[in-house]
Amino acid sequence: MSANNENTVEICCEDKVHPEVVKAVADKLPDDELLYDVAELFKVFGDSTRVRIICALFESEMCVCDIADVLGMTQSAISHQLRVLKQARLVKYRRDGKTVYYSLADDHIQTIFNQAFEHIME
Amino acid sequence: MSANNENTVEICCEDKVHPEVVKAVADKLPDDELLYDVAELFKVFGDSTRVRIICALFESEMCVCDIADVLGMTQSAISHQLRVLKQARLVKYRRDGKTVYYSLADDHIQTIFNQAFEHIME
DNA sequence: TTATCATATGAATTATTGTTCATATGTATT
DNA sequence: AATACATATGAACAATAATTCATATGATAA
Repeated sequence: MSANNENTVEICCEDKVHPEVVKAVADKLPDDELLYDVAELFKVFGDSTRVRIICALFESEMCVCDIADVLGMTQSAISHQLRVLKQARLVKYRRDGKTVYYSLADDHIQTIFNQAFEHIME
Repeated sequence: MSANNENTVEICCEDKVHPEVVKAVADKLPDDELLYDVAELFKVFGDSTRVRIICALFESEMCVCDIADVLGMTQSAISHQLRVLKQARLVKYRRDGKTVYYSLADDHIQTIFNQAFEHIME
């Protein structure tokens, strides 16, 4: 329907508005793969159930059942979310008889969360 | 269909497995509202387009058009995402004629991202 | 081995969200 | 006023993901 779409690219201006800036930034931008991984990590943090699980684990290692109890959610829901955290290597676990105890995998998590808290409360 | 669901609660065990742990953690856990806000913040970081926008802005303030050019995406897509970042108070902007320049709102963002990079690359 | 408990998981459902397309708004230029 | 350009936005569509339900697995105790 549009009158002319010969060499009309979807992207804004052909004559870039600030070609120097565009070039400089494009050069310095980290690899897409790394940026994708960063987004994936934050995506895991971007759910309130998982945030609450992580914050609970700041206090103590816990079994699935106890986490479900603290959060007032079903065992199934917690187990599904723990799988997500496990796949992201954010939690580790140990088995003791029937019970499985989860804990946080490393300390960056606490640092990242502390910064997030500061950002929100400032 | 289930034989007995009289006082069978959805949540795992009535006799909590570790009542002391449950109580201690429940007491220390921050307010749900705060944890919800944290999740919301991370949700904003949890998209690779927004991550790329933010990382581009680490280098320099940029107009919408240039960001679209650097990321190889449409002006509309970028504009929608900038709105999300704006609503989360993660970016600020200034208008100069027809052009709107965006930049990062504060330094916590860089700190949080640096920690995320470290976590991924360790 | 059978029964029971803690946890894990597949399928289905519902809700959320990123991008596109079309178009509106706002600013400058003629 | 009319045109052109940069940006913003509403609606629609497609994809992703969180929870529930039912059931499977794995471990212990009787």
